[in-house]
Amino acid sequence: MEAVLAGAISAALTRLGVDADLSRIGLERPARTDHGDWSTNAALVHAKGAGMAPRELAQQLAAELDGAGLPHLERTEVAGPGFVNLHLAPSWLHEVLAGVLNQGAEGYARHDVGAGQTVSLEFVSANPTGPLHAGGGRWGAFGDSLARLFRRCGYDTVTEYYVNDLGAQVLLFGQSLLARLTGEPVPDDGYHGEYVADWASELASELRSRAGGEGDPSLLVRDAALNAGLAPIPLGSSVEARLAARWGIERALRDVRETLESMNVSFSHWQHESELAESGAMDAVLAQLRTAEEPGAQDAVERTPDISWTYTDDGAEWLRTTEFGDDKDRVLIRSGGEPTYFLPDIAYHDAKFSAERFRRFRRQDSARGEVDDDGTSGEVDLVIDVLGADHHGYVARMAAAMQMLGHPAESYEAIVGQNVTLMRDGKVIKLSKRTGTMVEVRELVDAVGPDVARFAFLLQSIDSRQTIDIDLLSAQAAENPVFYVQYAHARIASVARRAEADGVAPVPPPSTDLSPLAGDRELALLRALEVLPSVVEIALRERAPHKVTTWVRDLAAAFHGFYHDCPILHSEVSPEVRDARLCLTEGTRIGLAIGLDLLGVDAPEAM
RNA sequence: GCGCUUGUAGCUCAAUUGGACAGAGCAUCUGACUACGGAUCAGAAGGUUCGGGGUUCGAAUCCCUGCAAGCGCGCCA
Repeated sequence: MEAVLAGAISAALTRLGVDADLSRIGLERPARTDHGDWSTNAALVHAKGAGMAPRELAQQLAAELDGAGLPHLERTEVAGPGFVNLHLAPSWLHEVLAGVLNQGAEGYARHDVGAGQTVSLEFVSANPTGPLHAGGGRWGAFGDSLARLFRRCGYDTVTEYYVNDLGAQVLLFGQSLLARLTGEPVPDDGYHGEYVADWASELASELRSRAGGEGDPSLLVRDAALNAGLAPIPLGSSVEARLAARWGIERALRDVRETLESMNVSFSHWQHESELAESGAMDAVLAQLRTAEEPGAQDAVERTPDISWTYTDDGAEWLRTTEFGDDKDRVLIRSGGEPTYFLPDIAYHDAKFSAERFRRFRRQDSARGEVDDDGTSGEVDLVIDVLGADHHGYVARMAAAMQMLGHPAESYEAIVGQNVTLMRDGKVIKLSKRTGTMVEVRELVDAVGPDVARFAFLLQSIDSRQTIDIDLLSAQAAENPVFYVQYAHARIASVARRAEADGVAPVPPPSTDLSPLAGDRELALLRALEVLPSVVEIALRERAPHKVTTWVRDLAAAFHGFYHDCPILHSEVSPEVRDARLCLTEGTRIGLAIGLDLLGVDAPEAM
């Protein structure tokens, strides 16, 4: 419909002798229904160029449209400063509903804008040194829903979690675990949380049972370490600490994975930094960066052939990230010869562009039946990082490095979200490694359930800071908006069961005539249903899954209003009206199912 | 100090990216069907969109400026 109207407007302008500037013409659904079903500002935009008063041009445009014989168009009107409002007959909404029913939850609001394009999405990637905290929950919900939006819009999509298992933090974590195990003091800058002690005793009992019973944990850990062959973990510390670290990483990852899965968040691939290091990817990338003549050198940047993207200063090797707009150049290799965090991360991001690697993960997803594998070629088109605000200073340098390696500027994108705080009973719990006081996502999920938790994370824009009070959320659990939406779905399921029992299950059009759907509540519900495709498109374009949350609440509200005022199966309702309403009900169920699926929230048959 | 993000009803947040009278939920007050599920519906009240300038047919949205908050500004990750 939108395309038909846009074409008609542009044609009408041409007939009026106006140079139509399509990019500036807005065609939108007005907020107020008395402003029509669609509205355009075309006359306002073009009045100056046409040398006419806006309202005068609007009058002529309206007359042209009236005479154009557009389907469903009932009347036009000029309003306000020069808007042209288009009032359509309900039949256009009936057509929309017929489409919804025919396409079903699989097909409705599905786009092909991304067909043939590949997207890699990385999110959460919290250090594997403890349970998942607030940010992890938010980025998990956000990233996973964004991936679902990409898939619904036709993009080939892979999701990744980066496991940073080599750095100094991991070593400290191992040392902290070891200290708890042996009863020595935890290092000052180590991990002091309760969970470290808990996990240490888990490790101890694991070692004991492996040793066949009793034993001094500190001696056992030494034996285990010596037998474990820990060479691949170059941490530069005692073998015991390294063993503890390796065990601890897996323990933490298991915890993180469980928590995320409980929120319906999963990943195509968990990329360990250590595996990347062993593959030699770091060396290859470094060699490439040292040669400025790789195709990565952008035309826009003037360079002489003998200059490298790196240089040495103060004994360290630097990357010229300022060439691509960074504040300062960044160290790749410390003067001591050790790489910084930056270098392996560059190697990782470069690897994410690999089509082979991408396809490998896609095949794994397909094997799990999550997505189809239709094959891809060339580089991955878009690599996205979802980052917390505390990492925003990092994106300029990564964007620079990617361009140096030949990846177009627009193929790397960082989405920066504001931080989240989980609170307990109105008190902010400062996330602190030192004191170990914090609130875990697991605690949130345990307290309110996965749907409430996930919905809460997706309730607002990623740009706004978020505080979630576990106690407040628990106390208000019954009033939570997610139940309002789920209730609508359950109600519909209940109606369907009843209709089935009565032997009046709905038959989709054309067998059923939808024209009885003409009341205010029915039309409002149809209108809400109609906008879903554009909501999906906008939510993806703006990287804003919360728009789906807002929409699904709107749809539920429209349904509850309809349900309240419009009896469906009551005996006094005529069969024609009953059947049409059953169709509307089923269409609404489809819309709710799509929305809730995008949000990763359950759509229950009963509550 | 510089940079990024943000500032909207008492509270938590939306607002089709420049559109028409700024909308929801919670909290407060008042009502509703002997009911296809009341976890619902209707209504009331609540606003100088942080302040001040500017741009234009039109600004919560764009520009300038001031104020306030979060984050960042390491040869840490």
